[in-house]
Amino acid sequence: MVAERSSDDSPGLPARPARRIPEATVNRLPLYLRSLAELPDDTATVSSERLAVLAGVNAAKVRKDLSYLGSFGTRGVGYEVEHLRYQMARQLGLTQDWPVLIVGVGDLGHALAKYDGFLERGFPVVALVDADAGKVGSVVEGLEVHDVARLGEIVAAAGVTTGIIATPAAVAQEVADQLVAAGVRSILNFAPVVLSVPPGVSVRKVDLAMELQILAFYEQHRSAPAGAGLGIGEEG
Amino acid sequence: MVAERSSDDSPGLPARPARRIPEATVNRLPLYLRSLAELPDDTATVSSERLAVLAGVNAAKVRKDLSYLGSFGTRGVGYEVEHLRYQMARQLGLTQDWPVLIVGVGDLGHALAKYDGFLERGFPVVALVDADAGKVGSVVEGLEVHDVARLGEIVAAAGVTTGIIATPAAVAQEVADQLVAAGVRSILNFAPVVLSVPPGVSVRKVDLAMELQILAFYEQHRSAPAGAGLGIGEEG
DNA sequence: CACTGTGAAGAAATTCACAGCT
DNA sequence: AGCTGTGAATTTCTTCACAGTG
Repeated sequence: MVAERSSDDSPGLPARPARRIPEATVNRLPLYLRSLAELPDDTATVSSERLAVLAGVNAAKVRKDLSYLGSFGTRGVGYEVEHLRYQMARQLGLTQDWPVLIVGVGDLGHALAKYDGFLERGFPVVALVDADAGKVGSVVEGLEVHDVARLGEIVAAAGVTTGIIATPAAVAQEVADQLVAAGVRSILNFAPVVLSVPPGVSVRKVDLAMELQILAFYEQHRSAPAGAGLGIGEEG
Repeated sequence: MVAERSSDDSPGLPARPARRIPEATVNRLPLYLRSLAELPDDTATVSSERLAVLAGVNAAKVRKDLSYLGSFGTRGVGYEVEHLRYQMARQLGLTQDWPVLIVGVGDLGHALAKYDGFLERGFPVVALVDADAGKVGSVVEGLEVHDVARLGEIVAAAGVTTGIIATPAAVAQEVADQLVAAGVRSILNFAPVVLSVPPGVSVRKVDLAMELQILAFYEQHRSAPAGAGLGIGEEG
């Protein structure tokens, strides 16, 4: 993570013996992809140095990271932008859309439902559910809010692959259990609790207050600021 | 994960705070603090093992992390909850409030302004600014929305220490520059761009689509899930 | 006995530095 | 000459394992 350093665990099941991509690298791939989008439209090739500046990281790190995807740079020239974009999108599984379900249509859920960035980057929000009977039946961003009790059937019907939990902390684990039972294997959790899920299910968390607390630490310890010089890299 | 840091070694500060706390540890302190809050009210002491389960990490890591704060556990017993809470809050600078300014009152800014978790954890949102003349003057959550042009005076008047950027990506760097010029040293950035800031200013970022892309990677590579077994740790 | 605190081992991530290709 | 790709060195983080203590 942001910092949060991300996941742990999973020493087993290599299964892709070829080239396992280190977790730290995986966390940065979306950053590189985003950085490519900042290049002028007519840019044909990009050097590791230039990409590094855009991504706010070290050039050697860019080269090492990209080398895990295969060797497709040209020495003396750089990386062909289109090819690089394609390879990264392929690795990240972005050649297809991943339909998203948002659980909890409070203020945050609302904001997330409206966020264009999800669709733009391949994650269409296809369904909303909430436990509040007062919200069920209302329409948000063109989507009807369904009762969370119907979560299972909705996941199946809409082909949901990814669940976003934007509920109060108290019910987040319960919701996670329901998502897992419905077959969802990717969860983005905004509730400030640690979720427990079975092996094979991925969880990433975003805890807003936690981010501020980390900033407060550095604010207080004024001699060793995080991210000095450039924006931080937050582990990607 | 994580934040880059430039060399410090800044002399002049009285008494080196004993041990420098590693960045990975700093990133977990808020997690532990949150975990303590999940204990029953009458809990007097907690073991590293119990805290580890709550935080979703390894017990050795908990002990090592806490040891950087000083040695105040009791062998054979555990850590006194109140003391632990105090020490962590002290290290994180949470014995005081850190007034927050939100820049950009779109859907996300709105949701953030309403989020109770900030105030509860010591980060009162004291001001809102936006560049849209149509929004300036409106009242959100009891706070008037001011023109971003007045950012400097507002930061000074309200004692803002921390800025949250919830603007479109295109203006985020400009906003960051204004925040820095106004004296803000801690920035939480929701815009999907890498911010460049001078040394001494900390930036943390939250990129929602990026999180989904990371999940998509593991979804696609079904054999090496992130955070299998338990929720992932930030971290990062 | 139960649990902390920590050296030491191990693993992962980062960075260096340069050989090798275009 | 310019830039990639990568072994090797370095640093950081994690985990082990156990001595030490209430």
